[in-house]
Amino acid sequence: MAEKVTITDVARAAGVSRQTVSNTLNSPEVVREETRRHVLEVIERLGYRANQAARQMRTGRSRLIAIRIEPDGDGISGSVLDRFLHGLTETAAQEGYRILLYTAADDRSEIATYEDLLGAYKPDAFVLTATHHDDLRTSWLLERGLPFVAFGRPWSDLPDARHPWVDVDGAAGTEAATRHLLAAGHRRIGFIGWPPGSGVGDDRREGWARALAASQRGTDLTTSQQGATLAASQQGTDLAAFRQGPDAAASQQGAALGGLQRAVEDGIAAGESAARDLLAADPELTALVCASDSLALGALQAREPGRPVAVIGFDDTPAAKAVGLTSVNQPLAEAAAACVELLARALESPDAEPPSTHVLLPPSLIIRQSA
Amino acid sequence: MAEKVTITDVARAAGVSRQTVSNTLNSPEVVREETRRHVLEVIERLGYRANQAARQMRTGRSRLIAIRIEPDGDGISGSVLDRFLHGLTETAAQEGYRILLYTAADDRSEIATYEDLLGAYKPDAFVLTATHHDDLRTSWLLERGLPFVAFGRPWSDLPDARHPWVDVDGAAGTEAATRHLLAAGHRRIGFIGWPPGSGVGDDRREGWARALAASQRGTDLTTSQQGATLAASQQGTDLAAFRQGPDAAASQQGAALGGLQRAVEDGIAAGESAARDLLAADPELTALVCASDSLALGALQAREPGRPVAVIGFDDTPAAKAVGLTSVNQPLAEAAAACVELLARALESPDAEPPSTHVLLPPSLIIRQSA
DNA sequence: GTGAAAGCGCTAACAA
DNA sequence: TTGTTAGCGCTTTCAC
Repeated sequence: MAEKVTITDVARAAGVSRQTVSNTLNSPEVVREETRRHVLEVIERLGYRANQAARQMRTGRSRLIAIRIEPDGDGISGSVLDRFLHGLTETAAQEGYRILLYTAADDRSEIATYEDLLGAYKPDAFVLTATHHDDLRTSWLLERGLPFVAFGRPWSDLPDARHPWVDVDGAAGTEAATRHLLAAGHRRIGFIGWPPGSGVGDDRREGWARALAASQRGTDLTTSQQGATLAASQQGTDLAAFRQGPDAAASQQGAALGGLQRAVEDGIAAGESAARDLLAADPELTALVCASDSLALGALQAREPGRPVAVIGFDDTPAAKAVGLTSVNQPLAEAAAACVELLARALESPDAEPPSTHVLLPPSLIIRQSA
Repeated sequence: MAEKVTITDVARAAGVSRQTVSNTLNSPEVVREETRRHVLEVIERLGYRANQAARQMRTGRSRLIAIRIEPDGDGISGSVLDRFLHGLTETAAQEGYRILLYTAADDRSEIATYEDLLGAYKPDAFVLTATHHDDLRTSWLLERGLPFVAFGRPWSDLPDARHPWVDVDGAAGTEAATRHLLAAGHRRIGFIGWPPGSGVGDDRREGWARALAASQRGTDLTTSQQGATLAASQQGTDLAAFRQGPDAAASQQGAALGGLQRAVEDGIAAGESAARDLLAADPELTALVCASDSLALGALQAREPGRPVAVIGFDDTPAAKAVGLTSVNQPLAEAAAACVELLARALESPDAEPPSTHVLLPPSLIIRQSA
């Protein structure tokens, strides 16, 4: 049986009223310094903790943040969400929030879970992962004015896709990877990615295309790493502006490089055959940038004796570390912290809400033997 | 703003009193069939969900299960907890429980977190992972009579280490791995594990030693897989009995095989040098069983051209899949389900509690190219 | 089988 | 600055 110390016990022990105890906790500035210290001391001594359920009934705030935990396809990149989750739990705790988990098979069942959760546990906010085009979840939450932040940009320009988000600049990552290869002397660098239409995949392809286009324009190659490290965190970036600019031109150039790329579903086997295909089609190809470590792992296996091929993956998963694969690392702990910060700010002051707040974090290239 | 439908709304809409609605939900047998159906229909139509905070205030039950999420050392086996967590979330939801996350650096700070959580959110139970010798957490929880289940056996015979647990039979896993190698014709099979003292590591070493001892006694090798598949789930096994029996003798035999094994800290680099060491020391060694995929990944890299060495890892992590490493797979979803079941049973009837309930699950060998 | 009353622990208003 | 009052939504007695 857990000892239960109520606010009444503290009040009695401290010789004050229950309100004074409550005020000491919730509005310290309204209590006399001396009284405050005394009450705090008694609270400490008695090991008192405000009952969250009672507090919630009164305030309507649960101090709970809900997030989905997914079964991660082939498991290779599963650790990404795992690391993000750990960071989220840690940062949230510092802000006085706890993380509540749930599972869902698709957008529709996830929305049903929202309804469930909102009716019962009433989490103060949600964190969305794996955002995609025409995400039903964001519009549902937006319609109801429920606080949430997405880890991942809204891959759509629709007005109802405007919401707070935190993301990692994937294009900057593949651009840095490509520049690194260019700096190492590689001239024909291929790309293995996913079929067009997935925001994340298109973004990563763009970084590769951009670096190649820049190299053709004769850009200084010694600044190889800058693509990643210079992409400083930005707040309030307008989404529309974000999606055009010089990238569009780079993308066009990239299309001209069609012969150098393949688009396949994610997976080791797919990566292997795509790499084999690419290597056979272009005898001068000496390096490959991949949209994921799974694909890169496959590409590694496609290499043949006598023909060295540099390979770079994405996500810096444990598997990459295990086989010495150079990979683009996402700052997951920072991303999680940014999510919590955005939420905490929105929850503390629901009034002055800037409708869209974004944080774009730069990834970093982890160089290992493979490139 | 989340629409809030209270029990009063349902009562009014259904033309009954609030109690009848509450009874329909909590004691259906006490309500007339017809009334019950009508009320249920109104609940459905209005989308009513009992407010968990209010319910908790009355009943003292939060329907929350807390578990720690760890940062996972080198990340290779991080996916193990990840998969377990997913299963836990899913099964718990089916039983009407939600998973609450927290982090902690060590036993002591984890206990501090228990106090925090118990004071505020009052989770109904805890799930412990990574149990070890002299686990402070189990005794702390046991002393206070708090419901919990450990994923991992209590690696101690102390009376205060008696509590419900769910675990995977690691010894059966390494035994099956070793038998598989024996069946494939290998005669000198080494083992790379962790320093003695870690329950999990010792257990895995024992399975290897046991299989080797059995082969020396001339046991039929055609039943290779049975070690794992026959170790059916058992309930109520006494821990003391569990830790002796034929294993003790096998362990003795294993000790005689000292030259065939190495004990190092977990990690790829450590696995590689241990394997190199072992292979140099025994020119006839043709196969290696490892206590983890990290070690096995290292062993794989230690192989030299011209000397094929079969390697088997443990945990069937994504990295193993990526490089084609044969590995022992833990039935994580089943383990999670067993944890939830044990807890649910204990929570439904706190009266008739069997003080120690155990579930030992058999792992399975996933055969790939490496062996 | 159904309805009325009480109270879980807390905090927002108001009164002193 | 401190104390008093009321009530969040629910379930558990206890009458009816």
